[in-house]
Amino acid sequence: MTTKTRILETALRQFNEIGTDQATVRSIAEEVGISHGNLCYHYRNTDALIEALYDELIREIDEQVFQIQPPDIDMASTVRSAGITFRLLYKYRFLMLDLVRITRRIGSLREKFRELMRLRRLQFRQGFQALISKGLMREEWAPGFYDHLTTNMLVLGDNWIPNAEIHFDEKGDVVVQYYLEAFLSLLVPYLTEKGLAEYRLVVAGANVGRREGGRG
Amino acid sequence: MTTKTRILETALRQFNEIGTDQATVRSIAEEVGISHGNLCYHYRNTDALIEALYDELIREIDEQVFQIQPPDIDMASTVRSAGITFRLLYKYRFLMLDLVRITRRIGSLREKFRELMRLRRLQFRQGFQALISKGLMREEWAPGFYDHLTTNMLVLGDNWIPNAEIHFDEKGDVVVQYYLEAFLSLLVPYLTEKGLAEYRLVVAGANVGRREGGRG
DNA sequence: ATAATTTTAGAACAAATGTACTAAATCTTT
DNA sequence: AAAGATTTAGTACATTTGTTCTAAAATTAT
Repeated sequence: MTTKTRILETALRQFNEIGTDQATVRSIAEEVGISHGNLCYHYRNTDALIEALYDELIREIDEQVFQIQPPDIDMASTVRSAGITFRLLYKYRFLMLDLVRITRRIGSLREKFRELMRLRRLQFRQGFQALISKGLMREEWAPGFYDHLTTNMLVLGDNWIPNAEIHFDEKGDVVVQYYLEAFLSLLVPYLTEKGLAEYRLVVAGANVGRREGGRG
Repeated sequence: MTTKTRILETALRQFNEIGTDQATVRSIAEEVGISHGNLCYHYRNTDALIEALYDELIREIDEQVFQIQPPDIDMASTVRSAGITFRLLYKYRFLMLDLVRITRRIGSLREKFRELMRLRRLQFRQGFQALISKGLMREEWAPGFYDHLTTNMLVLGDNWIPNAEIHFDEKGDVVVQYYLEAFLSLLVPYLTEKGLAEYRLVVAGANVGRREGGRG
């Protein structure tokens, strides 16, 4: 395995575990087993490492998620996309744990993130439209309502990780699953009966979302 | 005004504006117009300042929000509490912007935050119960569903600020209002007709939440 | 094989920062 | 007014970290 790759892997681990402030070119170099001078030859500083890892994340998301386009969207693909994204974000969780500081320091990353956010907002919109046109999701109750929903889903999608870091002791898949379920439950009130049926089939451990009781 | 107060005020401003990493005992002392030696006499280091400001936040929340107990809970008090909390969090937003790093570094604060989270979760539960018993909110569709709702509201309640910081250019009340509305909209699907009517009265600019269209 | 290029280790430097210390100044109390 | 306590300014030190530089080693190309 190339030195560059080993550096990136170790940097990712250290960033995730001790944060971008505690991980230094020296600490990473030490773990890789090279001199920090050498590390700086490959990556000028920690910011360069962060940018490289961010690009990796985007590449992986592009590869695995952004392929799915409106015609293919159904409940299963929606749930699957969310799951993949959640797991990828978790893999690169240091980015989410430190987003404010990182985007404050690295202006170019801030712009990239904002661009990504705009893109994802659009995709949510299109996704909702697709689900609606397939009779899986209900028409918008009132103008702007699905914008709120989108905002909430975007905020949650970006920020469940910091929350988990602070308030959870567990790590890994348990955590991802916990927040993923909560996240998906946001959709439930807006699904049609048909959508809900599909949703129940798709979401594992699905005692989530039975709705027979309710209605005023 | 006492030196200690002036220090706290300036620290709050600098933390909010440039972050807890860029603000140093020296930069704060300089703005206050005292020597950094003097500042360290009052507050040993920036961590001490952070803790003091956190205690302030908790004091203000206790004072303004935690007074309201279940018997008094209705739609108006719920919306009001949310608004007050959102504005207080925004006042001390550096805490939310840097929560992970802060709680990683200051163990005692981490415990305090987790305790606060547990308390708030309980309060949400009780609030929901109160709203249900008053016929404003519907019974839980399925067991665990309102837990998801609580999780989502807690995550959003803590993390809209980092989101705003990164993706918004505006500052202040505009931002608070934007996220507050989105946050409150989470409740809407679970309100009874009566609850929805009260909600519409209470929430300003309320074209939010009209529901006549929907249902399957 | 030899030259050129890339990679590596290690030293050195500068800047920033928390922390401690000293002595002067100011305020309280008696 | 005098003694004691508190507050303040300024200095000094140790540590950390990013960054640069040099020269050696390893690799690649010719």
